[in-house]
Amino acid sequence: MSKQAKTAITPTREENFPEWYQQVIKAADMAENAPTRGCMTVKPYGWAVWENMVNIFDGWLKDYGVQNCSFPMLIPVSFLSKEAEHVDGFAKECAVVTHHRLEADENGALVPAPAAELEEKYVVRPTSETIIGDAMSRWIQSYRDLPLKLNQWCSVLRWEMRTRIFLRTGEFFWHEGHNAFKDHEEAKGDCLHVLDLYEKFFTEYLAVDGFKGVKTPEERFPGANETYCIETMMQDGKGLQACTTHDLGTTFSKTFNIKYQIQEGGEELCHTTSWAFTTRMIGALIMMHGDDDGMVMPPRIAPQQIVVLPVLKGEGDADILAYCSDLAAKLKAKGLRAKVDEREMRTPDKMWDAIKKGIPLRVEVGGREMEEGVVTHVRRDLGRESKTTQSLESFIEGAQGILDAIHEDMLARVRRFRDENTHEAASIEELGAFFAAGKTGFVRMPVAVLDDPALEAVMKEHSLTTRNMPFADEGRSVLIAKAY
RNA sequence: CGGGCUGUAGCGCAGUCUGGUAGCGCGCCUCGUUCGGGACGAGGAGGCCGGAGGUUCGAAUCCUCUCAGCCCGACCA
Repeated sequence: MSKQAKTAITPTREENFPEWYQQVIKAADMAENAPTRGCMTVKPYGWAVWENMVNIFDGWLKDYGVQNCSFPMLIPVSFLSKEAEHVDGFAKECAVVTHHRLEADENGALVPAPAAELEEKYVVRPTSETIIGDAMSRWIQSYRDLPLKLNQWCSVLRWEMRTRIFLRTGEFFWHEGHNAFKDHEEAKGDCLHVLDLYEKFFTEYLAVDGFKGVKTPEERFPGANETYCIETMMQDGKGLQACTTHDLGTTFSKTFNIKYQIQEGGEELCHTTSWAFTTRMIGALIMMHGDDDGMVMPPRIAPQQIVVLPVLKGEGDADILAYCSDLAAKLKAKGLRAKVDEREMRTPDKMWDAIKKGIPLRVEVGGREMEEGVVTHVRRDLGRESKTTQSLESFIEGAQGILDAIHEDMLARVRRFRDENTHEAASIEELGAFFAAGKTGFVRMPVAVLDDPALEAVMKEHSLTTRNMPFADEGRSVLIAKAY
């Protein structure tokens, strides 16, 4: 018997969900806390997940006519201060660049040189509506310049009080799209279209689904007329906003003078939008798919989809390794991300490594398989119960199908969990009673509850927030939950 | 930014109350036996105890000041 715990991760999700989350990240070697306050270092395995997300979604944006570009990381403070509502939202979490030179003080410590203080201070971008709005005002002259669709992949900085790797860090990575249109109808259409792209991306690549809907006025992005989002549910029942699109109306057009000439000769304000998803999505993947043995990667964005594990005994190892390499090469030829684990480690340790990293499909090849021309494989999402032996040829033909099946099952599991943990409440009393009883999940209520002055106290008591008003309910209901 | 807690080896901790120059587990390195859901034995490397002052013959330990992190709130993708 093993001295090891029954699960690869301690504590388990049930024992301590936040600690389990941290341990999964460590066990999968995805990221760690950086020496810089509140910031994370994303390690190769974690970054590979992000890269896959970027590569897929970037292509979709280009298909939609979005052009990539790059705006400065430093934004003049004066830009930020132009839009009052926007300032209210971000000013309190901005890092400010005030000097352009360091020098040694009397103790030899490097300090900002007093003589090098900047006349114009800069904030490290918390988001780029202002500096892009400024550019748009110069780039857009006529209706012929519209729509203008811009995007940048970059990182932003928000000085958060409490940080957690991937979920909330000082610096995080995202893409931010900023589009300009001639009227509100087009702008709203843009918001809804991009939201559909996000939904497609989530369901088809991340095996994630949630509630598509619109934010309540209190939860809107600072400066937006309307904020749309997809709210997802973590395994502890808490909500997580997975992406957003903002209908900014003419807020930033007015502030930054983004106007175009119409055919008839007059001038009109542009209607702008902005939208994003972030590295937070990796945290969502962990909390939606992970289990007590660690990460479970959705196959279509998994950095490695298949690990080929040679079971070596000393004799005939070279033949087994050759057999494995041949298998991996054939899988790669099929477009699959497969790799032989040739590291000098004990086989069981390699297995647990693959399990903790969440590699979707593990293939074991030993002397038995080689002699019989077969392979043995195990699905990460189902565990050893799914262990199957089949001929080499049929496996190579069917591998893509197995990965697709894993994806579909993971998505179905996520949807079932979401549905089973979404409850109805008709009154504020019911809402309070639900959370007072220690239950978890989302609570769906009639929207009229938002006008009830008694709601706030109950929400505060249980640390609840309104997540969104789901499109599926056509504005009749609002989802309330604890959230990340 | 309030309230609480913690900084000692890569990680997790003991030692601090009752000062005497640092220890345990895991991990890491070497050798052997092992290897299909976490092996075992024997050796070995690794720490100016968060930082700066102070008290003392002597400080991880006592005092002062700092810095950082964690948890609980308020704010947030």
